[in-house]
Amino acid sequence: MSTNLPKIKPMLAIQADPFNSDDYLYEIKWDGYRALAYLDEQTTILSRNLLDLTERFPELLHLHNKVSGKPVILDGEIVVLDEGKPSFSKLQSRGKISDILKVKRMSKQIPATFIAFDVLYKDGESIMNQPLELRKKDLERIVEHGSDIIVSQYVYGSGIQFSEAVRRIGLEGVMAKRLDSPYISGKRSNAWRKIRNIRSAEFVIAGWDRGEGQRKLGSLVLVAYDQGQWVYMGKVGTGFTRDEEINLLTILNQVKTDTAVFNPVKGEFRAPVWVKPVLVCEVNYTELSPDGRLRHPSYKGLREDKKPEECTIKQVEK
DNA sequence: TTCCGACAGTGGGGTCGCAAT
DNA sequence: ATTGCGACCCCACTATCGGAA
Repeated sequence: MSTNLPKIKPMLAIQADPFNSDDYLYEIKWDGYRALAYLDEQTTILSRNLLDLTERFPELLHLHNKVSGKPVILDGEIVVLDEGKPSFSKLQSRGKISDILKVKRMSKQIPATFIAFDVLYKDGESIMNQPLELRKKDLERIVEHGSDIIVSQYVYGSGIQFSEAVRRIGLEGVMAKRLDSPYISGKRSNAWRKIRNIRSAEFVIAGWDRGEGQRKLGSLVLVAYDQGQWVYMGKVGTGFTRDEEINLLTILNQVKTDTAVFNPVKGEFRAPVWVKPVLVCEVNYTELSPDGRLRHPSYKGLREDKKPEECTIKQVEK
């Protein structure tokens, strides 16, 4: 970086259910890379772990021309907007510089946008101790909106209604932030709360995979029914306690079989054990990846009231 | 006392780059 | 040329522990 601005670890949030409070503002939880933008004579963008992301996003190299009161540090999210909605997978497929030079690939890429939601330094001085509400006002004042940078908008008080509206649009969730809170670098507190939009569905267990360390059961292999076939939907390896892990293993042992009910892709599993497609479990997830796998899956329990044939791919949202 | 936050450890879906095969 | 692996990104979650509330 050109100046001696300090590297700041971003403030973090705890999870929460939707709530209404006049002490909080609510804004969209953008699905992208968390990033701090250091803007002076040039633009430097650092990731959550203080790694330099600047080279990966050449279209964001001129953010420093869009702000006043430099040197400035902005907190925000790098997103790729695909038909107005952030697309994490399209952001991920953004290559390194060497790939971007290959014009063919570049032409298919959608430019990234920096969505600013906080300002930590202004005129070269920290304003992190000022209340969020004032920092938001500063942010709106110093940033000139453009195709490469926009300021995240927010509403006061009505978090439940806002979450519901955001859920209907199909966005990831909502952030609730206390109006009087200072910016506490690297810390997680209830001054910032993330309210995620969670999906849930039932899947059939088609097998399990070995774990590491203390874990005998690494993950459950999940399938769904589609037109007479079982379709692989991904694995789930969290959400069960150690006791439940033991319990699951004893049940799985009773339905062991030699062949998988689907065509396993080579290299996808460590040491899979296949089972008959008779066990149904409920799994939370955030969305499906482009390959149709569950993103952020977590196990919620066996569903003995559901039949395997009821676990169709149609009941799996998005 | 209860609860919160930090940490470590395990698991998921991805991409990229490099070294071994 | 293919494969495997680690380092990153996004995470969810369990289990512990010490200190704050």
